[in-house]
Amino acid sequence: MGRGDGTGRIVSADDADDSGAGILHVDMDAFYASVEVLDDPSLRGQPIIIGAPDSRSVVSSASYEARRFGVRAAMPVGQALRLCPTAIVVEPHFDRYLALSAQVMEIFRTVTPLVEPLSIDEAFLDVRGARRLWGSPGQIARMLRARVHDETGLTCSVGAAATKHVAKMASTISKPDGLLIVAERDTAAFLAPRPVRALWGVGPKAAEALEGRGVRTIADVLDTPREVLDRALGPAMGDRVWHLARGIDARTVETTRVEKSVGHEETFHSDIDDPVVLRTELRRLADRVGARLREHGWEATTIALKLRFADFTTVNRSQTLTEPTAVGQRIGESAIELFDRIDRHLPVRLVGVRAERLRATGVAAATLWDDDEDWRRVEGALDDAAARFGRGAVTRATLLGGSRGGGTLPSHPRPPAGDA
DNA sequence: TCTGGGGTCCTGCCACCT
DNA sequence: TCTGAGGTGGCAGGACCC
Repeated sequence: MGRGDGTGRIVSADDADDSGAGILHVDMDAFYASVEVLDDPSLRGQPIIIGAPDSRSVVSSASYEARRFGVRAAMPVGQALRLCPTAIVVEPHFDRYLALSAQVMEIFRTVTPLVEPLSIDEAFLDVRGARRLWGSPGQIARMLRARVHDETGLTCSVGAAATKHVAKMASTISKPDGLLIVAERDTAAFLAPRPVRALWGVGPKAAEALEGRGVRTIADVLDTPREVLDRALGPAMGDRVWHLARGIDARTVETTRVEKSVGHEETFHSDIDDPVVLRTELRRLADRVGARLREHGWEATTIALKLRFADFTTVNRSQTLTEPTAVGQRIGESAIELFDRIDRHLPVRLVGVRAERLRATGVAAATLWDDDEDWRRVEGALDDAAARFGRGAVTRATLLGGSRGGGTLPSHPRPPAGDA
């Protein structure tokens, strides 16, 4: 299976048994921070915090040098700097991270088409069908780590196992810059001593509920009657934990992902009381949400509003529209209706607008302005849509004002679940 | 210490329909 | 006409993940 190398991580020996370990989880090491070091070598070896130098921002990522001081992602930047006063705060460069992420994912796809990007810096790969071409899972994992390093200059950690859940746990334990292989037959022994918190979906609350019943490790879960798990966690989570603790995880590597909602939210630099300002902000967020819907060729049936007050209490309100929409103005009206119904006892810290229950429009959408060039682009988009979906599918164009800077004409709208 | 932003999923409650 | 059971959908809140 694996052994410690003195750094706290556990990695596999070169001759480790990799039988049945055909699912890989690849996780880039301190991705944002590593990209910044790549682009500015003078940062190498320094404690780095990626985040806005703003009193209300939090840490997006931190170099391992900063983590040694206790700096963690999602920690307020101010707190991080108290823990590590010498840390260098670097503002994030998301476009650059996205570009490198795409490059890494492409490397994965040269090995297997079964790649499931999980986030910008990690992915699952199913390499069970790649043995004849590239070798055993262990050999493939080593090759991938070498290629990612050679072609991007970045390091990654890889977990190899029979299931996604165990592969992910293995990559976490092997970090940084490690490889841990858990052969199928070693799964139970690998899982047993780990804390319940290591199970996917078990966060602080669920861990507390389990530990309150004396369930501290995965081995303890095995000894716990199913009804006790259900009572502690609810039936859905109880079921999941019961299965994961036994190494049972039927999830396959999915190459397509279906978005269920899109939204934007923003925390103000200082709390805002003025309803006029808040409504303006809601309209702005609604326009951004509408633009994203149109970019993908989607409409939303439900609009949700999120408000967080100065005392951090948060309320969510949503309403279902009579007609699905991708129009920023309509989304904004709905958000403002919801906003006006809320009893606002305190200044507002954050507002958010989210579009839910998405469906495909079946037509390439465009943002229109009132000049000829844009009309030509829209006509081109409609012709394009008709060619793809058939003339009958082109029922309408989404005509919108404002939001100059949008206007992209997506070439392949990807429909959300159940629609096409 | 003082908590971002983008999401998914689950649960409980309520209204409505059959 | 009234009542109850069961299914379903809308809504609110919360936990969790990266």
